[in-house]
Amino acid sequence: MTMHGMAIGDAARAAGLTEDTLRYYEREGLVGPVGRDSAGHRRYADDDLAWIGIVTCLRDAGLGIADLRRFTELLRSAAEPTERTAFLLRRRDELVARRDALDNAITVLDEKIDHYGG
Amino acid sequence: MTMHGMAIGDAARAAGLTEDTLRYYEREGLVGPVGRDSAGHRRYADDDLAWIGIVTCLRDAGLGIADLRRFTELLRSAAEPTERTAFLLRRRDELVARRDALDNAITVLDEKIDHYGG
DNA sequence: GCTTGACCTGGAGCGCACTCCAGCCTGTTC
DNA sequence: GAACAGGCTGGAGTGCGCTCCAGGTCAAGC
Repeated sequence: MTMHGMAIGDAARAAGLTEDTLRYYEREGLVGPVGRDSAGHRRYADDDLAWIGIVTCLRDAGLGIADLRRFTELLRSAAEPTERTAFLLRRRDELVARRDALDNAITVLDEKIDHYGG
Repeated sequence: MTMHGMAIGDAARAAGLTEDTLRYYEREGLVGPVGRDSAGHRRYADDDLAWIGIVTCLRDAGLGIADLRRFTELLRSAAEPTERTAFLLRRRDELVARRDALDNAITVLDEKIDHYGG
């Protein structure tokens, strides 16, 4: 009989993270709490995996653990819509600023590559 | 009589870094070695400040200290042009990848903002 | 000549985001 | 029923990029 959801090893492979990172994210409140089977082992549902995908995407963009915990709380609870939107817009602004910094840096590298006959 | 170059305090203010960070960058070979006055105090020339600007720009984009040390070595020495160009192109690719990750994340945030009636 | 302020060095400490590990439990396989 | 794979917890350790500090030098102002 097939059990519901994925074991942590499979979830980690699917998400491109380690098992330790997945447990760490759960401890920190970025994910879950994830359901358990009769042996106390985690079982990741499709929803969990989808959410882990979002968290990973934002993490890759440089959002910190504390921001992601807040993000998770705000989207899970029926929090003040105003507060939620304000938070999301602030994070968005940060990411846009970071993208601008990246564009600057790429330009600098291009100049150097150019100058040295890349 | 005016001394050549800026003292570390002024350089730090000009660069938007702390004095400790400037000394750290020098220890790590990202900057300088910076000239000294008769008292052994650092004096930052215009060239130093311009270089610090480049380093800061790349640092803000997320390049690590080891990469920046290598960058500094390669641009200072008359290194293999091939090696130098290859290095610069690899870093460039990394930054472009990071920008793509940022674009993804911004899209995710936009969806959430949208969904919650931002 | 004494205080003040800016700077020096070498080295310890810190926050973040993992990462690893000991010691334990459980379900399966032979 | 012994061995093994895979998972569990709590807590310690790691690497990075600073950041802070003790203890000292030096020049200028009073």
